[in-house]
Amino acid sequence: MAITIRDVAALAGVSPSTVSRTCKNNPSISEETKERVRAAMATLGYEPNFQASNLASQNSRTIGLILPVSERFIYANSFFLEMIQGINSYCNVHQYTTTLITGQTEEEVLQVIRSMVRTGQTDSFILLYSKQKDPITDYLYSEGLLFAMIGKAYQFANQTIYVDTDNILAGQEATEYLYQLGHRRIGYIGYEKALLFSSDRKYGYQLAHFEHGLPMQEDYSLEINDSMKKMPPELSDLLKRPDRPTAFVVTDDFLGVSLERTCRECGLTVPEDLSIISFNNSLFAQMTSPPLTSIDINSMQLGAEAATQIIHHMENPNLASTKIIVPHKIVMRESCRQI
Amino acid sequence: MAITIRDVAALAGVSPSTVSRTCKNNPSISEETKERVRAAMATLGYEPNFQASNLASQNSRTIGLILPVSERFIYANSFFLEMIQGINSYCNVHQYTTTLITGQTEEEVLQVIRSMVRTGQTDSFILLYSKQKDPITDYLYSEGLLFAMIGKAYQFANQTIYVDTDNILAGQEATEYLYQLGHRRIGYIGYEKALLFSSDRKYGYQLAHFEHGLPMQEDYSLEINDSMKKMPPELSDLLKRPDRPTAFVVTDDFLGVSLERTCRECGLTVPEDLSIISFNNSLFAQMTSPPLTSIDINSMQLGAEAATQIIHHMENPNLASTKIIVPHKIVMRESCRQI
DNA sequence: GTATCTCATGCAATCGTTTGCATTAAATAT
DNA sequence: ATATTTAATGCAAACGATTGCATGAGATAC
Repeated sequence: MAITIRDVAALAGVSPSTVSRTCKNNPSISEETKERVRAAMATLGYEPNFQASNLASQNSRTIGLILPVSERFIYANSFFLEMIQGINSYCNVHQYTTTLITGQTEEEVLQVIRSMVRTGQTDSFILLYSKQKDPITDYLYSEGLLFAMIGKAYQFANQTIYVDTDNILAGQEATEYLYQLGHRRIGYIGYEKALLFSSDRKYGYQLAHFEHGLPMQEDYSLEINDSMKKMPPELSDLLKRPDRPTAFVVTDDFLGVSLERTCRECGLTVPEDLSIISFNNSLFAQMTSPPLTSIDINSMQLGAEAATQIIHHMENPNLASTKIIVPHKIVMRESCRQI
Repeated sequence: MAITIRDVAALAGVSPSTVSRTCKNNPSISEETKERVRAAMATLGYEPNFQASNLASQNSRTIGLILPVSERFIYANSFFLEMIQGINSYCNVHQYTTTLITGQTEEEVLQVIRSMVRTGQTDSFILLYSKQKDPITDYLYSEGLLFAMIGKAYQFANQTIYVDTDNILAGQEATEYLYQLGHRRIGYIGYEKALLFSSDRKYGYQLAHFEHGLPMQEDYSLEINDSMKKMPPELSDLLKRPDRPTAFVVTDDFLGVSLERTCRECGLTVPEDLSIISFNNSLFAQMTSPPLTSIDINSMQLGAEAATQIIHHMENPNLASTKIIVPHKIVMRESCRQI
């Protein structure tokens, strides 16, 4: 059996309550006794029992990390693991733990969340994605659970804690970058509108056009959905037109790589015939050829901020819901050229 | 406050102990009362408090998942998330939870593990990698902690629960596949020997050569280490030689993509000038061009088996340590050709 | 009809903390 | 010197389960 608070109390010659208060650094314990207790803790190597402590204080120092239910390929974006790294690095220091919530279906995920709440296993969550009309998000809202979202809140923004990239700005900057290189026919490839990071980036792309008085060609912009394994035929058609775009803004590296491949199949070379700028700056961007210019969204920091926020809110209830924007930056590689 | 065992007991007209025993399906409770209790649980929506239950029964139904400390790129392999999916799918059903252990340094990870054990937060682990001379593995062994390893045990194999791919066989089959296509000069690219999956695959590669009486050229095989950002210059040199390999076995898709890129830089095309077969069948393999023939190692199942094993061992102490081999299969794409 | 044995259930202690309240001693006020 | 406040600590009751042991009611044996 591990050593308990009573062992420490006995060694220090105080009562268990004094030990407990010392751990919490309660001001009503004198500095001398605290020192004595700390010494005892140190010699015994005491750490309070997690379960007992949580039971007595009616909380769980555990944050549930909710991953999206989705096709394989969403997962391939390494930023989930990076965000988790960021979250954990903060939690490790502050004595919180994280528990991963995944499932093959939304129903399974909901099931797990419900059970975790009922059993008191977790009392707050970080949603690692944001998506419109998501039953899981709806559930969190409707139950009034405490959670932070990585991504943009699409409803109740004022009552939601969220950490996000300024995707509109990022989309605008990406487009602006191409514009500065002389491109005037610029296309966009993204995901379904429900994925806010993607629609925001597209909105930024449109803003940039508007700002420069550039006409927007509706058919320059494509939407890929979750179930498509590859680029749709419209893209090849578009690339074969004489008035094809000379550059593309693409909502993630994954699509960037896909686009490069499509180009190759259509006999176009990057960046000579087509420039590409994408987002996330994942390994994909570095590895492919030519390596992609990509906007780094700082996944680790996104995670760390989310952890900071949620812990802050757990420890200070009825704090106003904050919104945090993590800066991004463009990482230039070889997929864009001056025209 | 959530509903407790007493509420259920009151409604069913029994004592709390009876409710508890009903949950555990204890045979000494009659079927009729069990039914009555179950009905009460259902109407109240009762689920036992996780912390209280664990405290009383002196366990934690929590498995710590230990991720490798490593350079970004190891993470990019989506199989970590896939393994986690597999682990969770089993845990979800069996009322276990998983907690993620990550850190920027080995010291941080050790710290977290130590603390989790001391505080009784976790009593078993799944190590999501295997590596020689790993301080974390050593710690788990030395403390006699219960853990399962995904990958091959490099010591105490008989006392270790592990789940692995038969990497030797996989390496052999990959090489054999190229041999059958007519290749006779086959190279190998892998990681440092400490990473057993890589050295096993290489061993399989050597076995295949031996079997066919093919000479092994020492300089056909390259070792990439964790910190290299790209392929070493030796590779380009090798590719320019007249007696260069006509095919490569490459230890993961990541390196496969790198190799494709190097080829392009050297003016070689895949598969016309060089065939490539790699491992893991990650998204990389599908996305790159040409898409890579790759050996799928079934990451989800690896995870699920590991979870099964560790839970089985927790519930049946002093069971012998099992070793599980999960089958792999080759997925043919466009990176290999008949010679 | 009493003794013995099952079977099903309840009692109460326990797991290791936390925390409101009581207690004591010392310090200050009168 | 007594009354009152303050500071530091301990007592004991939670928190919500689990589980060894006792108990009581039937069933079986003699």
